[in-house]
Amino acid sequence: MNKEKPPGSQHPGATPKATVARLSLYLRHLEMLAQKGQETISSNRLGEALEISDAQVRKDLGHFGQFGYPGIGYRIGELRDALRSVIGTNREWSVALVGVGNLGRALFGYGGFRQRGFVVRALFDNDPAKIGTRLGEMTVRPIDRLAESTRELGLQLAILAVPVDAADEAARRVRDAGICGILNFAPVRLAAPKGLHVVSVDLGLELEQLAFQVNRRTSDEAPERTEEAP
Amino acid sequence: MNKEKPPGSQHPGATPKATVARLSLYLRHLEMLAQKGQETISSNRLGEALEISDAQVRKDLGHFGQFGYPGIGYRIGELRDALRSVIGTNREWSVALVGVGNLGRALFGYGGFRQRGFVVRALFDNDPAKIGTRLGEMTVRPIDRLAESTRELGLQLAILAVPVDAADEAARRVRDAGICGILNFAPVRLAAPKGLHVVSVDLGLELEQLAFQVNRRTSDEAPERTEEAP
DNA sequence: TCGTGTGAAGAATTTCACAGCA
DNA sequence: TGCTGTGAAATTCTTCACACGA
Repeated sequence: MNKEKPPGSQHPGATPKATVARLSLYLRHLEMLAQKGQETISSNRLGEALEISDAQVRKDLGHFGQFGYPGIGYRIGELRDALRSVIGTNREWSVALVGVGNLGRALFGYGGFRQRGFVVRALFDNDPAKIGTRLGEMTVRPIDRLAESTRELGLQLAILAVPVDAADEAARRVRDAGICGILNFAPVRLAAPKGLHVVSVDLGLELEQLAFQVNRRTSDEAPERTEEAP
Repeated sequence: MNKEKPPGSQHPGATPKATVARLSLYLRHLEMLAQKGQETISSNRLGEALEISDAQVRKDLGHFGQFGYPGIGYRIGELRDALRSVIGTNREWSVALVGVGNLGRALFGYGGFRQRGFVVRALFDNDPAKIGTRLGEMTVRPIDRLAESTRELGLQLAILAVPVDAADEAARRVRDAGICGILNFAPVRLAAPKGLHVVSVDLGLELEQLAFQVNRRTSDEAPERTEEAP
């Protein structure tokens, strides 16, 4: 009763999930190299910097075209532009920030979004005490205005920084407003309505993953016997 | 020249990386159920809530013992305690927050850490303008005091919220201070010194992943042909 | 009957290894 | 010679399917 897809390989030609997850890593490193003025890089050295094998790098990039020059490697500017275009950061994205509590305000001030082409164009909250307050150049709007503002401003994505209990309701409103992508910071798996793409970031969960790694020297180097003491 | 491990299966008995990544998801949901007072849950329904197959749930949990009761399912409190113990959140962790800029301050105020047993016990920065300022009950310390404070307070993990250019240097100091786990918010792959466990969170990167998903209805439903023009 | 634990089968992903181009 | 693109092999991860316990 838990079945999703008819068992069978995904349609051939589709990009593996694992590849997609690495795409942004490649792009991030290429942007850095481009800024330093470097012109070309081989799959081997690109992989080295990211702890990915050279073959993996070539295969990943191969899904989107042939960017490499035998004997040379990849031209950095060219590959960067190609990846931007594949990922979608060759244009600007208009983002709604929903929830202006502690975390929301920090995300608003975080430079890393704008730098990659994500521009927060409106702030929303449902707390009357926050509605109408200013944050930088912007005024916090009531969440009931979400749909209206989405049309006005052409909002395309939403950053959800609301308390966990409010998350599902907020996600529904976002979807109803016509936005089809959510970056969710609430520590729940959203009951994502159809047609809504969701990427979740649970900060506490990441810290847990770290704690786990530190607890046991799992996975890492050192095939030293890791028998726990009896 | 890029070889890491002698090809060969990992030592048997090791926990698959993929399983580890799901452990915190299980725990998160169990904590929620426990709070609601529910007593037991089957692998099927636990999986349903997290979009994981029932067999996967059973296999994942099976790596750490036999927690299930045939015909019943899992006792929530019991399984929760077991997972806490496996992950390490059955005890408190003392955390250093390095970098009290915009993001750092928000992370300090974020409740999701403490709730899972991670207590920020000291704040550090290298900006003279910030050193000595107060944040809540705490005073920002110069980063040169990191080692000293680590001994005094028994710091075990560090949250790194410094600018990208400062990240590697800061990571080195954290390692030298005797801390062996970093939650890194700078958008670089840290040149992690040996013995240092790193989990990275790149917020811009997550938003990119979302943009990519929205751009193409990749992976999701709709096996519509996505052939690019030749 | 419901639901776990688990070997075996099946998919997905990664690595190998090598032809071929500059 | 240096390095890409890519089938084939190896490995890792997921699902199937069923014996068995409550």
